[in-house]
Amino acid sequence: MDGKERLQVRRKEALSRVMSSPTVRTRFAPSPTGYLHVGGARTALFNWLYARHHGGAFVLRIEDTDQNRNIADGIEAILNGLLWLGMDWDEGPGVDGGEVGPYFQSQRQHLYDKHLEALQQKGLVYTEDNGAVRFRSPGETVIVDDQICGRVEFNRDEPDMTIRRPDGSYIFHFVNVVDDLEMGITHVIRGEDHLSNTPKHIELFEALGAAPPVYAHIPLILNADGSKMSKRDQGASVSEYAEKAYLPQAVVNYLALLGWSPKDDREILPLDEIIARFDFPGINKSNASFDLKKLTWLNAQMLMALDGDAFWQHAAPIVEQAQMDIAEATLRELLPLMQTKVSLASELPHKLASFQGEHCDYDSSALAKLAKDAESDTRLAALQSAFEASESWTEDAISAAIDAAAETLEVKKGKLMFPARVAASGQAGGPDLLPMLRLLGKDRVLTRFQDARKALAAP
RNA sequence: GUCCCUGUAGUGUAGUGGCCAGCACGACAGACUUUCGAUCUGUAGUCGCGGGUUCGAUUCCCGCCAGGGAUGCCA
Repeated sequence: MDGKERLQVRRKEALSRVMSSPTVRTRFAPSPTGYLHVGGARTALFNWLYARHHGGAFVLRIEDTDQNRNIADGIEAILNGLLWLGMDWDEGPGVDGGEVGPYFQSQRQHLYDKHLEALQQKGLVYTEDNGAVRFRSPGETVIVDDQICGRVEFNRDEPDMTIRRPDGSYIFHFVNVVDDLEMGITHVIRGEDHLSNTPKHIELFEALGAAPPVYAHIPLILNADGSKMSKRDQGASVSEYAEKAYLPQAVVNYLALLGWSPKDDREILPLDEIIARFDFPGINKSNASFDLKKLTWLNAQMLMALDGDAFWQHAAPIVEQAQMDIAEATLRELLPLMQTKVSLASELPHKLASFQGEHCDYDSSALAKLAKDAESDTRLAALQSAFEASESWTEDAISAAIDAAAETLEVKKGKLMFPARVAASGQAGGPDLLPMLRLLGKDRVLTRFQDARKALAAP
């Protein structure tokens, strides 16, 4: 089956899903706090995946009712985060149309007023002396039939919840329910921290004369030490991953695997396959710790899987931004050599530093390794004269020169490779030796050999 | 305090009333007569604890413990 056929089969599958569940509507409803949190991104992703899997709609709604918490440009950071990860929304900010807008809570006051009035007429709310409005809880046991947590019973003996403040602004529970109702949200997929709020929401839906949506509460993401991941924590913001040049597809893949499993042993999955396989039964119930090392490994895998062009397009701008003194022609040869040597493209400027300038800095531990071997200077001297004697500077010529030096010294050429690398680049690691030496050029290599021998001679 | 959710190696997960509990990351060790966080091979490490039910439990039930969440005129 070729790509085109597979695409057609997928389209067919998607279509049949649409037919079986024509009305799936999910939403992501962030507050504009100024950045997209990885937990929020994961919640958004699960909603997006569920909608895409079922051929439904993914709605983006901005919960900006609490003016104190909103910071300037907070919305943009969230939208950028979602877009960077590749999540598009069918309705919401920046999208034309949508039958159930506006998509900012700050613009939906009239709807909240309308539903409050309905509750007042039914006598389901009461106003306190100071003007706050409370919802009269029926006080009956509420059953949440959660798609992930199962059937959960709640006894309702808490105080009646406030739904409107004395200043006329509305409380989260109320606006959230009114919006989900008005927007025709069919599936609410959100963090498990909301499970205990759900009976309140169900009561409100019923009071408003509507059937509640299907609920699916997903496990939370914790820090490596098991504590709840919050704003201050390293790696909590999606923008950090963009800045460090993680591939968005790596982040999405990793996030999808946090709490969801395709149930086979595969871990690196293309997005369309994640969409095809994503569903509630694959989601587990226990909280998960965020493992940066595994994400980085995933990124390295995907970096290696990129074809040459894609890798260049990803990596070249990063090197360019570092304003390195490396000719483009050299870079064109160099970058492909580095594709399997880095986990993140953002490591490249540092890794390529030794390709700049006549001289280079010597990594102290690499140098120390050379210094430990009494033969190092002899070997470097032999290499030096072999290189000097070499008329051309092709990889074959360089290889022949190394062979010659090895023969003179009566050692295996392997003994010469590491000293040559350190002397020429100052580093213990890097691209393959022969192309590295070739790209550095004969003169520069010889200069650095002298530098290295001097450094070794120094106490 | 009360209520709710969860508990498979350090981490993410698979799985079953009964073959050596599978995979991946990480760690460690070797190999690749060149480096390497790449690749290959190998090693160590797990069913939270205690009771039951059962011929037999990681799997079912109860208790405990631990972690997380909710109990706001935050979202």
